[in-house]
Amino acid sequence: MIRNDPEPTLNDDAARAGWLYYVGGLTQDQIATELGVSRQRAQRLVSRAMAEGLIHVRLNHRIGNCLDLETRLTERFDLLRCRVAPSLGAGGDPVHSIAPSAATELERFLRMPEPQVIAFGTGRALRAMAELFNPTEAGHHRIVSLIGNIAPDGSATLYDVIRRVAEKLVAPYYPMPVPVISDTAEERAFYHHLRPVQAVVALVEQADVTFVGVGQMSDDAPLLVDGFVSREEMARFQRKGAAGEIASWVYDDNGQYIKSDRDAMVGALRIEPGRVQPVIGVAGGHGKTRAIRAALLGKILNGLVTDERTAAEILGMD
Amino acid sequence: MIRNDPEPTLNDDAARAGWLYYVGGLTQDQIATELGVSRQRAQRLVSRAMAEGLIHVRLNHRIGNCLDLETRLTERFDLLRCRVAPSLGAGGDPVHSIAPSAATELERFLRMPEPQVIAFGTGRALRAMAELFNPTEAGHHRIVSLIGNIAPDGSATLYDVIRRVAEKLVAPYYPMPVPVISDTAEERAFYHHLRPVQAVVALVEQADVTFVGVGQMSDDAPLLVDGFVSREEMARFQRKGAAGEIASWVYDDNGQYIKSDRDAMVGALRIEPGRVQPVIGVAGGHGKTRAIRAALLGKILNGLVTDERTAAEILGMD
DNA sequence: CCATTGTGTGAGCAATTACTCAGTAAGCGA
DNA sequence: TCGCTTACTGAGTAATTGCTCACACAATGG
Repeated sequence: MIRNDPEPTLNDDAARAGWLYYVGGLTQDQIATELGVSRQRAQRLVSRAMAEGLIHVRLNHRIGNCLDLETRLTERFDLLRCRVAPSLGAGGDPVHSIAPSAATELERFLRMPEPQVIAFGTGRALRAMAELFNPTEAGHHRIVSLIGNIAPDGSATLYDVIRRVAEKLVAPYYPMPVPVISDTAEERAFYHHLRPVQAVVALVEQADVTFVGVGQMSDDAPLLVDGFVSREEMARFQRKGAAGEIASWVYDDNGQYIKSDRDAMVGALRIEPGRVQPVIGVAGGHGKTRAIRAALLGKILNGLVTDERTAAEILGMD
Repeated sequence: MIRNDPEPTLNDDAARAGWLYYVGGLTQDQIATELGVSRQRAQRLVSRAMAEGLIHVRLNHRIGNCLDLETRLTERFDLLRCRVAPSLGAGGDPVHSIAPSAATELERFLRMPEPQVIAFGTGRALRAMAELFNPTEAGHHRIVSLIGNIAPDGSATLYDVIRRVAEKLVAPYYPMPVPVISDTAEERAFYHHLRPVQAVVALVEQADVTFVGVGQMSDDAPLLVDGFVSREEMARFQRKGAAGEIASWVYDDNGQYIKSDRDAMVGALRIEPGRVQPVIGVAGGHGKTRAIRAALLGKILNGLVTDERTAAEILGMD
């Protein structure tokens, strides 16, 4: 993606203003002088830089408490990777605090010189991570999706985590060209016998690292909200003790997958427990603690990026 | 390493406060409440987080790299002004990317309410800048040339950077009415004793800012192409280690001017190293990195407008 | 062609932040 | 224990920032 904007303006100025403000420590008045604009405009540029996500803020200090929680989570659940981000204030959305840490975690893998196959599930936190991470030259990796990219209405743009990541990296990416959820078992079987689909499946199975979101199975479940399960199915799952869901595969409080008629229609690939490569859950928030803990117990996940409060709650459930 | 600090460290609090402030967007009052400290303390924690480098701010934008290069060039060569423009695509002429930034830089000085004396050398990038800059009401400044405006064929229109600038500004301008290069030392001396010439020389010496191009001394040197040095002279310069040329004065890799019989014939004024007023080089391109770097090292220039790629090459030469 | 909508701008003001200062407690050597 | 230094604190205040408003200008549509 080579940009040839003849005019060196727009977000460029915003980025420059933001840089001068946050990195250079100039006052907005000074920036205004520097860029030759009014103070108000400088203010707007700075705030735009923030709003557009041009400015990234990262914490370069492991807060003792978070470090402690990481250690305890790692030991308790035998994790390969664990990141606990400080929570924001009481009303703060945990996604905001988790996403930068998740981005840092992703960058760890992107920096590796050996080509990696990186698989992604879906979810709000994952999406935010995709926006935030800092793209390095990483065209040698391959980006692959766990999730079908054909939404019930036929569109393919609903879950564009991998597209966003691949776009920023200029790396090859492999969406899963199947319906998120098929209408019949035959339809799913048909898709999964297609050669290109099988190629993607093979890639996912050899993925060097997998990033997934974790969904709760309460009445505000993402699966329900997005219309991928009906209210009746949801109730049935809940009666069977559903605790959470990863890539739309539902499991109970011990992290054992729950069998269902729906299994034969699900387009997403199921992550089998006990993988040796990292499978990193990116999720947090009060409603998700049960789902996350169950996935950790069942070894569906062997890595976690979450926030302080959620981490504490997970550990507090023992 | 198990940490047993029951008390959060000072820096822990600072990191947390900084996190809440920059990532969470809380106000310092809210942070104070959150952490249970006074507002003033919250403020101190936030500022400490910055001072200690606990918080990292990065720019997620093309020009982030440029700003970074600007900082590094400024520190490395102790510059007063530095502008690094984003390079255009692979095949792009660096002049196209440099000229707009140079124009912006020029405008900075034109905007000053106090009358400025602005001196110009010559060069392609400078010429492009003259076309691009946005003329403001700036008739109070004076525009003066470093370079003789009498070409070998007697015409006076060859180097019209200053005419173009002055015309757009409706400002008084002072060309240097001497030959670019005289045939004999006597001829040059004659011209330079004329009162009007001395007036221009005096103006140049008090110039508040000087914009110059930078010429390489390889076989495609502008000096050679334009016929201001012969092929033999060029070869002699090259044997003496010529790295570049500014206003047709040739210097070596340390930015020390190289003595030559030609000195007594050169009509242009020589910029002496270590001027306190800004002397801004406007140049870029692979062939010019050596020339630019040498001029920076020798303090002939204390300002630079260049493009991303050239900036990186200059820094990469250390 | 004119009205309308919406995007952007500068001014003014309220909220927020940074700084200075004087007071106080803690550490430390005599 | 006293006196000294050092570091930290809160209060007050100056500086900076963010927000709202009214207006200007350009694009859109009748």
